[in-house]
Amino acid sequence: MDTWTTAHVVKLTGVTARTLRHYDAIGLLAPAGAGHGGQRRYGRPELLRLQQILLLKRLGLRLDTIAQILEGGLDETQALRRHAAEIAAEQERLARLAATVADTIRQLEGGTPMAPETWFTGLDDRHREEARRRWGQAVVERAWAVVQDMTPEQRRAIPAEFDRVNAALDALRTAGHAPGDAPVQAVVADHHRLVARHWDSEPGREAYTGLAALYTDDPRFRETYDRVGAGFAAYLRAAMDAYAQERLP
Amino acid sequence: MDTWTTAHVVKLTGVTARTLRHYDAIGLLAPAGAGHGGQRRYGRPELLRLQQILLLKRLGLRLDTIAQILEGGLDETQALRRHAAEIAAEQERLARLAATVADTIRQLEGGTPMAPETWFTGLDDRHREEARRRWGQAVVERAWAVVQDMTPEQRRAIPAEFDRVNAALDALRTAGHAPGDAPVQAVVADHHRLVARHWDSEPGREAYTGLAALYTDDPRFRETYDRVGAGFAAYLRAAMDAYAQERLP
DNA sequence: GTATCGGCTGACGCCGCGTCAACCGCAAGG
DNA sequence: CCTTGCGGTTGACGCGGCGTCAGCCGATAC
Repeated sequence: MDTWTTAHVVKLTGVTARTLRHYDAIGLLAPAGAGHGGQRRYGRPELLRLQQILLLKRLGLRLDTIAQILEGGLDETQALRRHAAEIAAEQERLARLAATVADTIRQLEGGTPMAPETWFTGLDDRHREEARRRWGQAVVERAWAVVQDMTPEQRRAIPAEFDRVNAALDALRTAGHAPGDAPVQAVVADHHRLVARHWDSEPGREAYTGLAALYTDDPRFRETYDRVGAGFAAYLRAAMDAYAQERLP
Repeated sequence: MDTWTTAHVVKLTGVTARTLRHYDAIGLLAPAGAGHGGQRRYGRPELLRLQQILLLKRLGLRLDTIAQILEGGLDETQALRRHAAEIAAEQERLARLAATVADTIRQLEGGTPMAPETWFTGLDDRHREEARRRWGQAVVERAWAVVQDMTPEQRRAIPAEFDRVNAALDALRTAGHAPGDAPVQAVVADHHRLVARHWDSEPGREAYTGLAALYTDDPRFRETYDRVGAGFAAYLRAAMDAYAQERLP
């Protein structure tokens, strides 16, 4: 015989019987014919087609794309080139993601405070869409461009800038200044500008108070900011609230 | 009020209403209560929880993992570290995949012949399982190790080795030798050893004849092998068939 | 006869929602 | 008063590539 049953094909190629039936169901690989009792029988052309299917599948192509290629409706080289581009894009995405995850781990372990601008650091295309609705279109577009243009040195400088502002505020606090006092508010203005620069837009009153709330209510933020000094998170929040109410639209 | 409707939360956070309902349905984030007409109402704790959810989601964590973390049943740092490891593994996989795809494109463009040992080159963990059933356990394990240990120089040398064998066989063919002649069979023995080395196991009769069939029946293989000389693919196949019948178990 | 093997055909499940469809409550405008 | 429209609700299907049942059939071995 030059036909084979499902079990034989399974041993020859390593695919499961379920997969063969699936390929039949979606029209990717039909058996040559049916034997007794509706049993599938595969001939040599089917085996060869299966080999090519498996080859392309190992390269990560989707089954419908493979079908198009095998039907001749799609140029194989062209499809592979496009696929390679997709892989490259995915690699970039993963690289950024890995960096962001690593950053987060460092911050959790008690490194530098988790400043809100890191929310932008790992933004990829998909989340740009999300963030765009969240903070507004222009904000994200420009923040994205800003982060893209930053050198690693500049990125590493971010926590330091916040550290300076935080230290100044804490100094005023220990000196007895209330959150609403003019010198404090002046430093908060710096803070606001700093956030604005990294968000690359002016946080409005709502956004800024929301951020302030996060500082005290989110345990992660509160912990890192309270490390500046006991009660600093609450102080910072009060100062930001006051600033938002008086200065922001 | 310190509660917000769905629409408000949508504007604040950028998630869709559908997503909020989904999170409710899977028990990840329930609204604080229901207002008039069953409308969802979210309070400040829910918003904060949502912020944390979105933060972790941006890092690529699965929703059930996020739920476990927020319930306190899973250590966040630990989960992130494991996640980072998964990302790294996926990056490796993609890197190998990209290399394999690039190889395939080169071969399609008429580069060096597509030798069967390249079937192993891009093997990752998932496909090792597939290949293990296909060619047997030990075969794959050792082939894998072999490819891992190869330097890029060695890898680039693979096509050259096959080229030498092919050239020798073609020389015998143009000299008038039949595929079953002893000198031809001697060179085929080299070919078999070469394949065996790259598969890191002796191809049996069935496997070797299957490979031979591929050389003539798969247009891609036939084309590249016929480039050695017109009709060479058929000649090589006949010689391999004869070898398999006489020498292989 | 019956137990077993090998095959078959549905159908559900995975994951994270997008996208209908069908319905309800409330306010503004005719 | 009715209509229209907005903003919300609850299902349910779909996506990709099968794994994994459940339930049935035909041929073979004991």
